[in-house]
Amino acid sequence: MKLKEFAHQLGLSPTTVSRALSGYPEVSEKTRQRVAEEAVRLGYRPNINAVRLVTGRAGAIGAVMGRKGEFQFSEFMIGMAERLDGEDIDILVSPMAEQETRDEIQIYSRLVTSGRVDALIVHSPRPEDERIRLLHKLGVPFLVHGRSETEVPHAWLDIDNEGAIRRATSHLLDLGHRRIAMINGGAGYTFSIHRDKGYRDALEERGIAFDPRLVVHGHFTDELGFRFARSLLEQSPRPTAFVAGSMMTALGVYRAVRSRGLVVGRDISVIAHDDVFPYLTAENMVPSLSATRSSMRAAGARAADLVLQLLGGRPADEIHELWPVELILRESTGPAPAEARS
Amino acid sequence: MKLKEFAHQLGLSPTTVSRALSGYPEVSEKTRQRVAEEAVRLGYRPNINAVRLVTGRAGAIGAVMGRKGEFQFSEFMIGMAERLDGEDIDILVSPMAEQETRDEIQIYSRLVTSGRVDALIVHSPRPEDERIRLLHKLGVPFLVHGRSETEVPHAWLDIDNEGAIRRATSHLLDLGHRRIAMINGGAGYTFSIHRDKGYRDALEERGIAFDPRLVVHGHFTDELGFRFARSLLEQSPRPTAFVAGSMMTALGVYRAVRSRGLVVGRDISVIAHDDVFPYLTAENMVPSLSATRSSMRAAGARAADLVLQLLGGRPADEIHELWPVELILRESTGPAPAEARS
DNA sequence: TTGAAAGCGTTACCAC
DNA sequence: GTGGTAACGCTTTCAA
Repeated sequence: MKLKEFAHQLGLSPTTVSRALSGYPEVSEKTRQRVAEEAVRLGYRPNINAVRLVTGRAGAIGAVMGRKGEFQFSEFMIGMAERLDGEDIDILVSPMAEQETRDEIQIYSRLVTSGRVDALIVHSPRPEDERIRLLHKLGVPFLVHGRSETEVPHAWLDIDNEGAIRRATSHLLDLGHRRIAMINGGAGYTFSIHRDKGYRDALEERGIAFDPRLVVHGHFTDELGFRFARSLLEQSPRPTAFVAGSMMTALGVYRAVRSRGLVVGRDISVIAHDDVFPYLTAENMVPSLSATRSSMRAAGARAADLVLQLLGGRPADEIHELWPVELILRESTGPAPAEARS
Repeated sequence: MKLKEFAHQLGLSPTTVSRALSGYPEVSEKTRQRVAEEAVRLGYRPNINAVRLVTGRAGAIGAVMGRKGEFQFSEFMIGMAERLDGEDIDILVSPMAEQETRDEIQIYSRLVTSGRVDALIVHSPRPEDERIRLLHKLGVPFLVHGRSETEVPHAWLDIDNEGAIRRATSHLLDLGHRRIAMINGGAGYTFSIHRDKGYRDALEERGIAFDPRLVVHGHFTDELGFRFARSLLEQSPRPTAFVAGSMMTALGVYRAVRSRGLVVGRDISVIAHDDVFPYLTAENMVPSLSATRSSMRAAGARAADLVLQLLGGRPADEIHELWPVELILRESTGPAPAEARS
């Protein structure tokens, strides 16, 4: 059913009906009421593409999913959905296929210049990020989830990775650990750099020398967690504690520790970063996992909220939000074994 | 840049440019060539919403994400993206927020009647599924990922859950296990029902009585895997083997087994269903996990392919695809302990 | 092979 | 408070 036909059935003009449905103030309350009821009864809904054409709005926020299919992504999206529910704004997901023909920049460029999205969310930025530069140039509103040093003004939302890892590392140092390994995220991402910094600063505060052999970078998978941890545990003297970049990494670390006949929480302490997943919880691991925690879902909800503000005209360089991260101590952390103390 | 302006710069009419870009046969090869080059050079891209309005196509496939944010969902989406890459079709994700105001049916209804999507994918169907009935009634193409007995004709793609679990259970029976517990998915979903059937059939083949206390249903989380397994292990005689519905469930089961001082693969055998995740692999678990395996990503790619066929006019009731499932034996399965054999 | 013009279904600007 | 009407940017007959 089209507007014209629907309006005709009501004995009103398309104009009035359109206004009634869009909640314009000038239409009388009784008319609005009637139009709303009849729309439901007759099943009329505006054609979204006509609306988009005439208003110039795409009615969608774009999110480009990483090539690796990060498991955090869906949590973030659910968060966005919670906030977007009832806003009549869709989430357009452009996952980059693993063997993509187009490169990342092209995907962003196409999304924007063809008018598919009103705004974009940029994940896992780097200090110098071409995507940010591009989106700024294109003049489309966007929010960076994470931080970047790219010189153009941009809105961002990030968690305090540096502070989180600093505290985690400090805590391990408090417990007497001196050789603390860190399995960080992929090299080059700002969040990895921040975590590296948090780690090094904690060491420095105690005057402990930084040993580059103790820090490794890679994707957040159980496989890498396992392999890195195995190999780190072969060092002599071996590390007595691990800082793991993700829950999946922690799973791998737990396995590696066990496979060496060691016990997590006694021989080896572990702290991981937990994005809070409904299907995998730090609390339930055995032993329960000490973690720096920040809800990815909450970040998604807030990100959607901030994008809405951006769309509402709030200046991008006014939106800079840094979230503190909780440190939750559980059973996986304990005093360093006496023989390892310095 | 708009078509009119772009065409003007080329000294051509909008008509010709449009045809050249859309690959119509009547335009001369040299003109097409030139238009294509200039489009890239000047950065012209058709406004997608105008195209959509005039063609009546939405240029998007909808996928409604489950309320729980299932971790399988992103893998499926990446698969879709792989197939859709270069097709100029977007994936529109409507995650249902946890405390949703609208119900599921309304989400589907809105997606379709407002013209946001050309086709939809329905996940986790039930034998009687109102969504399927609705989409059929609305006349929109859709593909069911999973199976349903809903009487309207519909395209579907599913894996052989029943056969997979039958084989898994049979294998455990071959190993001498007699008390085999199954931690299945949520009750009511067709895939859970099929898995239940595969399990019961395997028992029946050997003339072993079905004990309802050994089968439980719930979401695929490590927490439920752990809690169910803990509680099942308290039975006397206790089960000597587990069939776990997902990798996350298996993680919980492993923990529960260990927490009882038992050893997976020796005291307790475990087989899980593995959707193949890049970040969590059955092979790397300790002990490595025997699994029924089917790639969720491949399913997503094929699903996108089938939807494209649907959009191309292939009749829905011609599209019924049932995928076999591999059974991969690793270290988590072994002979039943002698004292437990009957 | 190319071009002019009529829509596609809505919103929003002006009148009334 | 309500109703005409001109866009929105493109595709697609119909003519040339």
